[in-house]
Amino acid sequence: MMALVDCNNFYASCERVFDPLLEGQPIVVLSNNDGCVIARSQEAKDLGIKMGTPAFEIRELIEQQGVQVFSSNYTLYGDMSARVMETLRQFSPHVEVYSIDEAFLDADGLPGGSEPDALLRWGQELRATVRRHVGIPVGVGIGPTKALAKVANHIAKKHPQHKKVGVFVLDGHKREEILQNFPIGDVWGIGRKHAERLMQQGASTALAFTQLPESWVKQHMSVVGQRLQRELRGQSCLSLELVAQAKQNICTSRSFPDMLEDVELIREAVSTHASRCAFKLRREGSCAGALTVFVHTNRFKENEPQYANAQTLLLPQASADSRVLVRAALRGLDMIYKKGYRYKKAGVIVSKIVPRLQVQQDLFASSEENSRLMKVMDSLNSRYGQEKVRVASLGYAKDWRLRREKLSPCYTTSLAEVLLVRG
DNA sequence: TCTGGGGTCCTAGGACCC
DNA sequence: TCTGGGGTCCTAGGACCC
Repeated sequence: MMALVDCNNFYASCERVFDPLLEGQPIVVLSNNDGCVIARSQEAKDLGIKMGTPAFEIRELIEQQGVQVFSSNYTLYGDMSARVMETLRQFSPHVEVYSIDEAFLDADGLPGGSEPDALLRWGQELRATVRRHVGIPVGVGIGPTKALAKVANHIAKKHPQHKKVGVFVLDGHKREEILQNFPIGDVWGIGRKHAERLMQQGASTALAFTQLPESWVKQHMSVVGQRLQRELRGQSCLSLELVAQAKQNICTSRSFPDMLEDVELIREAVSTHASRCAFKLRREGSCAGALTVFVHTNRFKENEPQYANAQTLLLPQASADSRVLVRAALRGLDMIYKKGYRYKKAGVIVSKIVPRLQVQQDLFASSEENSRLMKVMDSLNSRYGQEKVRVASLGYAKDWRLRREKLSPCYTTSLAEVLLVRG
């Protein structure tokens, strides 16, 4: 058996942990530059606020209903996530961190046994402990496969009868009955396109999907659909991934709060994105063999001239050195930047990623690599703050940096911002 | 006025090899 | 008119996830 633990309304719940007055209030958390709604408390969902809605479209509703608004604070959410995951490790020796707010746990061989009742108690204990230790409410779904654990989790969070308990165990006997009432569009791995297609085929429930001929599923949904079909039938095809794999691509990109024409500012932004990609590579112990830089104008401004382009450069030798990647990114930018457009977004993607210790040396390249310098830089920055020591071209201009007007403090990661309790 | 930022996997088809 | 058989590698594009 496998358990899926999923934090409820994670970002909104993180904000709530540090301000009890927010209990019972509608909360939304906005994307970078305070653009779109990316998280909502239950109360905000009940007001009909949809995921991805631009903030300006619901300005009135926010005022009328007293919705509490936050800029996203990934430093806070990342740290809270780590605390949740740490707590989960007390409940199972095998934990796969699936996303910032979700984890799969091996629920076999638990001390209490694998009977449905025992699993239910285990789930409740887990849920209460996370709540007590970290302050975050979670839902727990338990089933024979990952896909069925996802179904169970959905029921634990949405079903009126099970919501209060917050834990649902989907054991073999109940499988068909539950899948019969489970809409196909809510199934993990079925997106909008496949949901439409399946409805046309008459498969509007998860159960009906499991009953379609495998050949049809293979033809229209590839082996991915086939695996999902088997998972829902109770045959495990997706195992726990206990060790996070090194990434194959790493991307750092941002929209600008306002549109930008000045190439110097865009160069600062691109330098910063490249340098952050380099940092992410070093943190993983990887190097990148190629780098792509891209820019585009604002696609929502239909009456303005539009331009989008990207340039990929192969590096002579795979690298995670900020200076090397920044230089490559600026060279790429020079190749695609066109004067006269107002740019909205720029980004850098690194690819052809290899482990640091497997980098193919270049016989003819003069090695500019100096990993010791990068190590010193990283340790200084971890002590004194992000980018205190940096490549000069990252600059200091404020114009292109994020707009975050409703940012909460970094309660758990910055001594200066620790919550003050008055006696 | 204002519209996010990351990722993965799979397949088909082209270019190439012997 | 007829035109082999077996591979690999790479990329773009689609679909999905959080």
